[in-house]
Amino acid sequence: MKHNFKEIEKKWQAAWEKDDIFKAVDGSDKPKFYGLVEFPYPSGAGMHVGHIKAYSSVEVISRKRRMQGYNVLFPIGFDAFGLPTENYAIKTNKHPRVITDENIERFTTQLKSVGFSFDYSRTIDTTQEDYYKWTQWIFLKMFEKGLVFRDKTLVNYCPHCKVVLSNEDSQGGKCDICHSDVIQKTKDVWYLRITEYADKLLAGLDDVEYPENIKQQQVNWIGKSKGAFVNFSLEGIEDKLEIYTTRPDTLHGVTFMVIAPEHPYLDKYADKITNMDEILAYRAECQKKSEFERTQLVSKDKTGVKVNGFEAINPITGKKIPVFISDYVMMGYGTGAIMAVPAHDQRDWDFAKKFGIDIIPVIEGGDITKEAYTGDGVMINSTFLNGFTNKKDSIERAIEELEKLGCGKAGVQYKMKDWAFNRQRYWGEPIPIVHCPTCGDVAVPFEELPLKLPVLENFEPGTDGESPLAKIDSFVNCKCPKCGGDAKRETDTMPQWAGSSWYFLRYIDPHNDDELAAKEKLNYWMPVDWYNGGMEHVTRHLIYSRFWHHFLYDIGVVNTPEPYKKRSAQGMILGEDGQKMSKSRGNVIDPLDIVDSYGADTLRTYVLFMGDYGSAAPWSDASVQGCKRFLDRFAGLTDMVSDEANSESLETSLHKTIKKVTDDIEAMKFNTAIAAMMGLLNDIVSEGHINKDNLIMLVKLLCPFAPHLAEEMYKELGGQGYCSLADWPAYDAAKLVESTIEIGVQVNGKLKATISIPNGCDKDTALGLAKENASVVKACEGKNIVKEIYVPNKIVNIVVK
RNA sequence: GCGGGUAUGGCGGAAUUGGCAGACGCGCUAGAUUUAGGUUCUAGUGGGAGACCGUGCAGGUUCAAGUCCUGUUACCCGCACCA
Repeated sequence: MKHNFKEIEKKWQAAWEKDDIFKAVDGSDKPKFYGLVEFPYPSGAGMHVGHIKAYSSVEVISRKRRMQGYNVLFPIGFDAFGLPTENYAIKTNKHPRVITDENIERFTTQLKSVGFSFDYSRTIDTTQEDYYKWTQWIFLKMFEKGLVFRDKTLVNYCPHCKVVLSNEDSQGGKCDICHSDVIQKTKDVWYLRITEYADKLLAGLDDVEYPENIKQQQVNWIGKSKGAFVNFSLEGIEDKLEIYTTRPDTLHGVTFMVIAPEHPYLDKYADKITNMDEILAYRAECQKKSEFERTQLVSKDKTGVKVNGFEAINPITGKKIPVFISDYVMMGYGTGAIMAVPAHDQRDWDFAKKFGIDIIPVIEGGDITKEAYTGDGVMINSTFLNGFTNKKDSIERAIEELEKLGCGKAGVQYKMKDWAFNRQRYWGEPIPIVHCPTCGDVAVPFEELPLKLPVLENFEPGTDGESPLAKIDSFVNCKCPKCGGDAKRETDTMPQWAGSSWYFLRYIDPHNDDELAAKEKLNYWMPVDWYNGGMEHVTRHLIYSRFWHHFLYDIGVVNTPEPYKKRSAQGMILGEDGQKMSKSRGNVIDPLDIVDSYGADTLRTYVLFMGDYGSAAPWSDASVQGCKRFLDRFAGLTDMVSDEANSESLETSLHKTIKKVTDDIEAMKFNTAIAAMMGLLNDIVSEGHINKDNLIMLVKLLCPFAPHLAEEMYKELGGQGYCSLADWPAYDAAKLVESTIEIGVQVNGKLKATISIPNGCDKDTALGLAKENASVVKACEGKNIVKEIYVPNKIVNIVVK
């Protein structure tokens, strides 16, 4: 029997909404569960099947938790500031506010048509004044605590979007939004000192349940390295040249120094340098190369220029060594200067070979005439370090010596950089800072928040990458909150990632005008119990939001340092051709088409059945039909209700399925949970009948996956209230095993037969039964039994010779 | 280069962690129903006539290996001249 999904899906969605059954209750006696999914960017394209898969996991878990008696918070909202909307506004000359509202409305309708059990009364939109007021508030709190600073720096700049990008947004030298080549540009940049939280972000990973690969990616991103800072004297110059190294124990092998082309000493001591023209020419050449070329074309072919005019002095050996500039040393990491040990670092080795510099080994091993030796070994040519074999010991000893000489100390470095936090764009949160000629950068007072985004006619960025807000005199000109004098407002806005760095806190108390959320509500709901999202956010949103939450913890706003107890990630849905879905490939599946032709229940079931949840899997229309067939057949079970007793094997199968579905949902093994229900359905159909109470249990099991059909069947079977709120079925452990079971019989490890044995029988009984089997007898014929193995309820193995 | 991962039928994928490989679904084959197509239902479906052979490849441990160990190949993801 087919079920009329079009009719029942609409009917139950309306009923759920009318009775508000998914509303979370602040502070109830029940245990709480906070399930979170990454809120969507409401693009004009509408929902993607990827959204459905991303939400379906926590949806199933949240629905199960409700049925298990939890007070569940499962909210949704919209991360609506951002460039796509702004670019679309420029193109169509429609205001981003209007576009955003339209898109949010469309998304909401779409979400509801899939039957997600969100608490829509808590829906938030990051572009609403009452929301971004608190985004600005957190920014000002950070400003107050010294975590915000401004600097003129070389930044990643996208000439197409006319906007400054963070390192995270310009990975691979390409703009994350439009994929143009990113160039380096000097800009005034607002930074958030995320590096201050690097250690806390690392340590916090020990207290959360994230998949190992996510943790590892964050660890790599933070990129903590331990080493030492060493000061090298420069001949004839008072300043020391400070370098960072992870191997201070190789100091005896230093034969030259390399500093970044942008190193400030080059300008500071230009008068001492005799080949300044050559140096400036090299620097100009480097700036022409994009970051992409500088890193991607990992040049085996090192370039550089020797600095004529000063030499460095090795603090340990007192030897004079030349200083070079080269673009393989970057200003952005460490001190922008290195000590080069060509014998034990491949980059230094390449450079030394090219420039004919000495290569002095200080660790025994390898063949340094062919390549650098980076392995371990006995220290040589190193005076007080000679004979050390352990890297850790020799490093420790070297640092001790440097400290004694007063020219070095232990230190750490991070790959992670501070977060470039301003964008020269309109559709973002205005940065609430006033530039006063006498007081400097002054915070907008908290009571004046929100600092509203003025309504503009024209959103085009300014010519020199200036924010569109800079053109609005009424916005720019203001009084200094401190001294009352004439001042100008900051006209840059916050990056896309600002609003999403704390949104999960606002769900807890979305309409609060006095606080970002009330303390007792935060204490009740936080932390998020289960957060699902994409792998692409591991080094951005996930790090940023952890950083903000740690900060809010430090200032006493929230009660835990880590926001998310558990994190999971869905695998991508590929097109039917196995390629990534894209408009240009023409392999995009619109989830609404699937809802329309197969129903929301089928779509929900399919995205979870298609394979391992965390792995990428190609879409298959034929398999969607398979899920539809399953639900149709399942619907037909109401015709098989009878008072006849279940057979023992069906009874076992039923209880095993309840256990499996219950356990598999927790382990995010949705595909096998669904497979188990399919298997049970097959068993029932073979049996030909099922009693009503058992069927009700099954309907409940199906409910998190296909809630509309479940509600319909539940009602038809006389269930009280909503199936979505009914008790989760319990299995009877005694019924999980049959009285007789089938096991395999092997002879010399090869399967010869399958026999039935009484459950839990002893070795003699099992072997006796095994030896009665004709195939087993034949396999053992004329041979001596050497050994007999019986693993209870698993296998018999007879070893013969 | 560094870090993480994957490899199982024609396809998507299972396998209680060392115990009957291929659950479940798709596809396919045959039959039934249908005026026909589709739907639906029933049976079959790793390879091989067979003894047997089969989890990327080569070894090893074990009564027993997809699972453990050693080596190796291919692909995917993330980072990358990070000192």
